[in-house]
Order: sequence, then structure tokens, then C-alpha cells
Amino acid sequence: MKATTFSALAEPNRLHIVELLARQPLTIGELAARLQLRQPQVSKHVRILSEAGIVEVEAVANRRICTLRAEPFEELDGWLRTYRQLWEDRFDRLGDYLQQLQHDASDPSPTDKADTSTHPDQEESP
Amino acid sequence: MKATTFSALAEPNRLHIVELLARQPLTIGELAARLQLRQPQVSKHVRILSEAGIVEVEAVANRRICTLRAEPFEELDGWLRTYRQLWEDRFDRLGDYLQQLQHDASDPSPTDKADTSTHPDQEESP
DNA sequence: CACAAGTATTCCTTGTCAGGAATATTCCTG
DNA sequence: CAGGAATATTCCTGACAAGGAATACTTGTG
Repeated sequence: MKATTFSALAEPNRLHIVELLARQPLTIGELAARLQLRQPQVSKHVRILSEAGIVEVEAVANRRICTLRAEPFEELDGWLRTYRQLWEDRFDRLGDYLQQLQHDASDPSPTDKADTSTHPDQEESP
Repeated sequence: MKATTFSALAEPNRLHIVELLARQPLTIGELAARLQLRQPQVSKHVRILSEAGIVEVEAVANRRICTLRAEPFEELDGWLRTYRQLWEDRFDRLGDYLQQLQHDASDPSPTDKADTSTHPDQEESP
């Protein structure tokens, strides 16, 4: 998962923009009116959202029509899938870990043991 | 949706922490080792994640065991539901809007018309 | 009770970002 | 082609966030 996606959504006005665009496409000016922001700031925010791949800007004469792109949301959805067991499975991960901690008091290889073996590997510096 | 959740995940190291904790709970020190960061910075990052409600910190003697909390992910999942039609329905929102733009050239109430009527209202300053 | 491991906190510095204001650009219309 | 609408860009300033370094706190142990 790219942090830039979260970064783009971390700004309240930008998050607001995204939620407005979820209802319908809007131009820069329309966004500015709804957000009570001045046009230049909206342009900047939209640019950032656009560079993050969240918003697509279509030029129609004078105006720029902003629409949401699906990809980042699909990616987010896929990312979330990894965490879905957190509230679905609900097994006692902390309990397991506490057990493991006690073991580790005498065990020389303390760190990477309790892998639940359901996650794709991304970490681990061997 | 709270921007603070995105804000907490916007920092690459913090996102990394979350992805590590998705596999198993870890202490501050273990996180520091995996992230190649110094302990104080990890403590700070974890504090921010904790204040955002993403991570729960349990004190066990000397150490602090960090685990993921489910709520923010559930909330994110619910939030995404609103956007799921973006890639599932795939109806031509931009085309609709272009139509509407032409209409609006003569129509005096240009802004709020094309409500798809499937979204909870949060915006609109009447 | 001194010591060490694990962690928290503070201070400092640097870089980044958001908004304001002014200005430039593009495009339509008469 | 002049003028106005919609938007982009630039410059500036103030706030804030992140890492480094040093230090304080806490807990188990000898």
C-alpha cells in the first residue's frame, strides 16, 4: 500500500473533496463554493489528489471537471482484506504473544515465531 | 470518515508498523529493530497510532506490546462501501455530468441536481 | 539498593505543507 | 480582438511534523 494515498486523504479539505466527488463530478469552481475555499487552494488540492491518482481531471473548455478514479479505492479495498480477520476471526493474538514472550525468556531466537501463516511476506530483513 | 486515521497512516514508517503488526503483536524494541529506526522515534510513531485509535499498547513489565485495533479498519471498510460502486457499477458518471453541464447553460439552478440518491447526506450548505 | 534493559520525554533543527494575495493563462462570446 | 469567466501558478509566511541527541523514568535482578 502506498503511503501517498493516505497522505492525499489526510488533509480534511481533500477528504471533503473526495466525499463530494463520490456523489457526482464537479468542477473546480463548484468545489470551491461547497468547500468555502478560494479557487487557488482548491486547484492545489485537486492537483495533489490527481497526482495521487485519486482524482481525474477532464478539461472542458474553461472548466476542469473532477471525477474519482476507481483504482486507489480498489487498492485500498484489497489492502483492507489483509486486516479483515482482525474483526472477523477475532482470535486472541495478544494472548498468544504473551505466551510467546514467556517462552522467549529462555529461547535464544526471540522475534519471528508466531507467524499465523496467513499473511503475504513483505517485511523481514534477514 | 476521520482524516486523522489517514493522517496516521500517511507516514511511511507508521504504515510499515501497521503492516508489521498485522502479522503479530510486537514490542517497541522489536519494531525498532525491524524498521531500522531508533527507539525514541518508534515510541513517538506508536503514540500517534495509539492516539488515532489504530494501535493498542499493553504494558507488560518493562515492555510495551503493540497490537492493532479493529475499529479503524472496520470504519475504513464501511467508508469504502460508499465508493465500491465506482468500480462495480461503472456507469458513465462523467457522461451524465457533461449532459448536465449543457443543460445548465440555460438552467438557473446549476449545482445540485444529479444526486444518485444512494449516499448519506453530509455536505450541502443551503 | 545499584545496575541494566526497555521505554518515554524533551529540546533542537530542518523540511514540508496549507492558506493568502497577486498575477498569468486559457477559452468563450459578442 | 477586447473583455470576462474559469483556472493555474508564483511568492510569501506561519504552523507543524519528523529525526537526532540527550536524558529521565520504570521494572526486574543480583
